Amino acid sequence: MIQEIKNNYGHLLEDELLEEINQVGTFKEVPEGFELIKAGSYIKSMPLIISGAIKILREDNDGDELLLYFLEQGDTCAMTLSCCLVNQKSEIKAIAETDAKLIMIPIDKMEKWTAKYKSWRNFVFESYHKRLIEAIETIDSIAFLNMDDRLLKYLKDKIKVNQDHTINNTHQQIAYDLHTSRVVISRLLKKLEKAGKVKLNRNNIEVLDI
Amino acid sequence: MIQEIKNNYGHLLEDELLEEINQVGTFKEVPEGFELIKAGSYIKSMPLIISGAIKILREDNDGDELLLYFLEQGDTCAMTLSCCLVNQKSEIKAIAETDAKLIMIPIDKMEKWTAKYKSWRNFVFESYHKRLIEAIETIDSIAFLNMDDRLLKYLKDKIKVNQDHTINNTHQQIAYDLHTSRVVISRLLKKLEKAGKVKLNRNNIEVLDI
DNA sequence: AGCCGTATGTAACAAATGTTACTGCATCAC
DNA sequence: GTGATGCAGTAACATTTGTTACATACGGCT
Repeated sequence: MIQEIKNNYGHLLEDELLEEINQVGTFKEVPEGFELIKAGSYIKSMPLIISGAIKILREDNDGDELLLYFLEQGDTCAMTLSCCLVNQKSEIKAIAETDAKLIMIPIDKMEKWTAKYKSWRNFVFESYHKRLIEAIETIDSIAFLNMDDRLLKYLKDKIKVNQDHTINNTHQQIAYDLHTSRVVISRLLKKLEKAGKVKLNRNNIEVLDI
Repeated sequence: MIQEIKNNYGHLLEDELLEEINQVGTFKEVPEGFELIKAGSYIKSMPLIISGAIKILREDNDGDELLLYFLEQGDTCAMTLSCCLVNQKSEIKAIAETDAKLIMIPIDKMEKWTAKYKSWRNFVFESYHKRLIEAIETIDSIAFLNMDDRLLKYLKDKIKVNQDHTINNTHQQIAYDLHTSRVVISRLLKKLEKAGKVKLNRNNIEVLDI
């Protein structure tokens, strides 16, 4: 495990801390689609992402969903962090977007490490900052963009985190992420296809030029 | 100043830290409408709010605005925190919602205090947590609610932070905060008036029952 | 009172998004 | 092959929100 930690977090965290992570962390490998966090559940450990991507969703009382953002290699989950610290229920849902490798850190280390390691404090603050920015960018999208631009942005993000220009999703799945209906997504995708930006197949979308 | 600090933060922060705040902080009193942070500007100090309320807005490239949330007594600005730490431009705009009293802390204290004081770390983490939750609640509103419910929520928040059931705003100002048009707000307010929930006057709205 | 600037009311229309319903097509199990 | 199932295409329509245009009302000022 130690080598993977070093590769991903070596430039961020000091050696002594990497060693501690190696000792107390648990390596975890999850398949695409695995539900890492259920909305409303309590969280007992926080993930450091080694590879793959995690998508973070907001879920309302009626079970409606909305994609907030993706986490990638080198990221951690700010919501988990803060839930650990204030011991609250999770407000979000986390699903493995791709097969992913994680290291799970028991939450009781959090307070110790923030006191002891400057690099850990910086890492945690930076994580919060990034998530806050991403949340605000999500607000931007919903508030300021029309659905066609939101869809474009979604496709862009998707090919980035999956590192693949083919998106293996049904229109319905995309509709859930953007909190709209399947018909709307089909309509807009068709428009994009006519504009030569994507090619539509069954269960997948090839992004040609965005 | 020391007394006001103690009254507002005494239960949160340890005495030694309160004393430091007293020494390095600058007391600042701003009138309603004062622009504390311009979008795109760099931030040199962080505010602790003693009294009053601050509204935090997102502003896009075209100058369109959207209310993110209000800060109140005992709060601090998480965006300022994180901008200080990563030395980035502000992504937001802050306006005094009411007359307000603040203590401004030079940013170079941040790193020292997070290392030195456990209570400060907790305060900072809690602030981040609250802001992230509020940002996500804003996302909820925009994504899951129709404009009439968003308006209701807005009026509720407004009477809470102002501690006054009369809202002294024009329809146009409300429209800016919710990123819609004046006509839409007038229309919906009229509907609320017919439902007996508000009473409309020139330049102000009495909230009767929400 | 008469005037002016601003705020509000309202109608009519436009655009974006959501909904329902139905079609055809591919795939899979049998 | 047949039937079942799930996905995508599309039309027709409903609803929500945004836009334009104009009328009216209010408050302060002279």
